[in-house]
Amino acid sequence: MPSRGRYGSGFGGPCGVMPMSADATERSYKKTLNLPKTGFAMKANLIQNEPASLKRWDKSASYAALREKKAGKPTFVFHDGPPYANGSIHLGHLMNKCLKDFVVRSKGMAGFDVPYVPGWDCHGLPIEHKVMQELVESGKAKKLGTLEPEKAKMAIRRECKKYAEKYVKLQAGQMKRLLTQADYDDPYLTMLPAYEGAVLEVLAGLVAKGLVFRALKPVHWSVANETALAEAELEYMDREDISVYVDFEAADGAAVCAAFGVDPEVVGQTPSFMIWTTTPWTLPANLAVAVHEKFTYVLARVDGNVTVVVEDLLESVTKQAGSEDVEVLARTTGDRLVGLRYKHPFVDEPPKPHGKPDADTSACYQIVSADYVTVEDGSGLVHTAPGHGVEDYQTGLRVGLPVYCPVRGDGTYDHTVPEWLRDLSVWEANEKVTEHLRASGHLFHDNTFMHSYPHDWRSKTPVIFRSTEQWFVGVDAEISDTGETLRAKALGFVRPSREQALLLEYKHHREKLRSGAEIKPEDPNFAVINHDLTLDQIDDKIRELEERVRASSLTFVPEWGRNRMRGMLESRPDWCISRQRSWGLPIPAFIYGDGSALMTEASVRAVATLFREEGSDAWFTKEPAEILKHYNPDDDPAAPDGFDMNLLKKGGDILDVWFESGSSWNAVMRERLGAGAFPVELYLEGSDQHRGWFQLSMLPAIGVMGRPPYKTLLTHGFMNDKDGKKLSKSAGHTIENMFDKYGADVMRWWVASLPYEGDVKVDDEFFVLAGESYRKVRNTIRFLLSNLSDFTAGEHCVECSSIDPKSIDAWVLAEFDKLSAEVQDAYAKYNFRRAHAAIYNFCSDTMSSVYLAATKDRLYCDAADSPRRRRTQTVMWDIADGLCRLLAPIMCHTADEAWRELKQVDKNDPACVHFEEYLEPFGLEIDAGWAAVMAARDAGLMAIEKAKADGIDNPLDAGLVFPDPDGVLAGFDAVDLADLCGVSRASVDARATEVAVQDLRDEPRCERSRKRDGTVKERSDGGLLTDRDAAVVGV
RNA sequence: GGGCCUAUAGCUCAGUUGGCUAGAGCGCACCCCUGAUAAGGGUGAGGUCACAGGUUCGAGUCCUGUUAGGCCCA
Repeated sequence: MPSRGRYGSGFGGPCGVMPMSADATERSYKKTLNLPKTGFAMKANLIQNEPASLKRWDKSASYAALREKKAGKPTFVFHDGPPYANGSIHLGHLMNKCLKDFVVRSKGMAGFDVPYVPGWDCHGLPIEHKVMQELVESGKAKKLGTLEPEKAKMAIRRECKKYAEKYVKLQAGQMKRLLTQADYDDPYLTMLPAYEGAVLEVLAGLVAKGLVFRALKPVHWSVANETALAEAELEYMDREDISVYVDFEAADGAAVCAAFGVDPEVVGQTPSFMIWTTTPWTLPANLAVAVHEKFTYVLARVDGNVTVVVEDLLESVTKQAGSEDVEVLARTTGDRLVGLRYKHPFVDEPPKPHGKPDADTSACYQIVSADYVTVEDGSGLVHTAPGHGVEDYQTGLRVGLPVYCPVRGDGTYDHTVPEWLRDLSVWEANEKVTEHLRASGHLFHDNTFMHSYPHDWRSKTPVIFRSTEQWFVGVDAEISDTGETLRAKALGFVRPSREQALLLEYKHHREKLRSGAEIKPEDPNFAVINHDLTLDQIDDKIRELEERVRASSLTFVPEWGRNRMRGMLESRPDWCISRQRSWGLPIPAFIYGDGSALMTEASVRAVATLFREEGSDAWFTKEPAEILKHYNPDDDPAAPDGFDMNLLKKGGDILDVWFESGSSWNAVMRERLGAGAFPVELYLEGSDQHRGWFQLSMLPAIGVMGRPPYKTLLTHGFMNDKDGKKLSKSAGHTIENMFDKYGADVMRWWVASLPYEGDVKVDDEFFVLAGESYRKVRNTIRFLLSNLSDFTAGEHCVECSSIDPKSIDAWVLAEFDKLSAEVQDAYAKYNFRRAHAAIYNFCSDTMSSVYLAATKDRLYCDAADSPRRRRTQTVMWDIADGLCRLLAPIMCHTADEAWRELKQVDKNDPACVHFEEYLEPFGLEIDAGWAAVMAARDAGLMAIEKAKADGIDNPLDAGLVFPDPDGVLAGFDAVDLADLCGVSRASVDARATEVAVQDLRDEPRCERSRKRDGTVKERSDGGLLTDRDAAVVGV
């Protein structure tokens, strides 16, 4: 009778002491096993190995090589939005670039040729500002000040170009290190000559459609240098100014009393509106007074004068002025005041802006509402001069005021002002206006005070707000050849189409039909859908509708992007495309002596041609006649009569950088890939781009081409910290730090797991977790590879069709087919999270805990060449192959590393998983009983767990008897059933109702396979072995 | 202040025109294995679905409001 010591479960001895003999015996059989072996390391070592992959790809699987390999496949055109060439890439770029790469690579795997050109936004203020700072710090700025303006501009531009180039290089390196696939050898840069030319061609197209015009807008203006300044060129310094409180007499005193609900008799005089300003010189240009609709205003008698002030400031105002007698007569809210009229204290008639004798001035001199009115200081009634303030200007646009700016470039008044101010400088005017108001009795109070005021950084002189001519793209202007406006057309593409609604109905209907649910007449879809249609007909209908939806409307991922875009399009003002800067693409406008401008389609195209040849620097280094060398006014029907090249002066504005990036569909996609690349399939950017690149690409494209440049817009959210709060820039999440810690595949794996359609939380810890789940996937693949070390695909493969539909191998192939379909579908819908989860669960569940656990015994213990083992190896080989391909878009390094290991690719062989495509489905019909088998497995595992209470700790000490009333399980291999539960044997019992656990602890255990399968007995070598193991060992 | 969005287990997330006892992974606890070993397997505990109302036979899901957070504007 064998003792428990020899036959018991491994560690049966007291205090875990193991009989040495047993250990030695087992070790002797170990050599006869087919144990796993692989060169695919458990430790990924991504920090070292990813750069090696990059190097190899650069050599043999470069962007160019990929294009060659994919030549002839259908193309999927996806267009990169240009990040700004400034600083290192950060977490936002990380997500954006990874998502884009998932698209590029998954479409490649799906059999598309995916040309993908990365780009950078190179012009613009942030770079110019940074460069200016550096110039100031290095002392070079002073020297610049002594140069002619155009020479100084060129010097600045040269520095800016160097700066942009530096950061393009830096960022490109970081993006490559993220293992993203793109044409990094030939990216698009908005500062390259060909790009600049192509942008101007878009501008020419808009000019041709009558969408570009000039209009007035207030900007910071340096009187000393007679130039517009940008924020970055301002220096704030203390300055003493006059602050005045002025009473504007109401035009209709009775109306004011009515608004306050008081009897005019009680008031006894015409009330005034008290405004406050620190720039009395802008008072000649006053056209309105703004109040806040929600604030409470009082009608007060102050030392005998009746005036209107916001309630919260009455005390401070009267205290400042030293008023002795203050009496509140009535209160009302701001909205009641809106529309009341007043008399300008020293201008009789609303003035007409310079050169606009027909301007509509009917809205002038009344109370308007504005949100920016505060009770911080002043009187709660804001003096509004649309020609001298941005907010005033916007209010003016809203309520229909003209943009009146009576100040000339040299800071003196023109002749539209009252005679006593004409030709006076605005600085002198401050005092003059104050004295005039004092004399006329309109001045309630004045005092001088110090405040921080913007100065021209170069001349150190105070700047003023002055409206100047700016260039606009008219959103509400009619497109000349269709008569529609840009806004209307854009909205047409954004609004959901009727087909879209119908499509949804059909899809729901199809689901109902498929699920066999009853369709009731009260169902909202009942009325819409023809119920005689078969499923096939409905599929056809859905395909047809999808086609129509795609043609008529944009696709938004996620769908809420549509609303967001619509809201922004509905509310956006005309697009001001001019900037008064150096670092950018000049607006190719020429100004005549009378202030009018030349910018026709032909003249713009001519400059575009020149820029293509020489770059936009030519604008600053050449004379107008040279710049227009490709222009022939005789061929230009839009050229003005009596055109004379010699009268032209170059305009000084550059284009808004958004116009440049917004023209990339022309400058990159059409330019490089031809007409077929318009519109492209997809733009993919952060949600801030609904107002930015998405919209500002759409408007020019609609203007020129009649439709948006993309078919689908994919939006992702922003990165927040782990509490959902905005990431602070100082948090140190630089990409460099992260590359030292995690490796790109781990970061990519993490990005793939994100619900990117909303904002995303990020924390160091999440990358650690992603690393752990990465390892799970890696180890699963490693286990597959390690059991294939003695398997040569061509030699040992088993025919797929020979696999028994009841075998566990058939089951797992079918599971893989399901996974593959799921992952491909998820990729196609840009749902990378679903792909991620499906792959992970397949590795962890289907593979690791079910299939691999179950097949371990046959892999290790069967004869190396046994059909059963070779069959399992065949399946494992195929799954490893397929899994690498599914994983390749996300873990592009690891997938390639594993795939090359699987194929035993030579070091110098260019073979690369990224050249490949997804596997075709295996298409095995598996037995319908598998559902019952897996249910039995669950029940079996549960039963084993319960049996632990009886001391059966090791499942191999147990056998299982499954109830099988329908005889379903009986047809399956009992060894498969046992292995699926990790027990020594399994059987079925048609009469049983629940799983029974057999205690096998008293039966002998195989010293080789550790099973107690009932065939174990002492063999010729003295070892206890099962029949199978004895045969393999040959005893 | 306006537009759009988000809120489900300790953590990260699923939850499909409203319908079984709200699911998964990680983590945690207990156990097995020691022939995937800086691995592998089993079982289990964990939720007032942000809050307050409403519609409905029925709400995580639809409506209104509140709170907290994000993006874009003002």
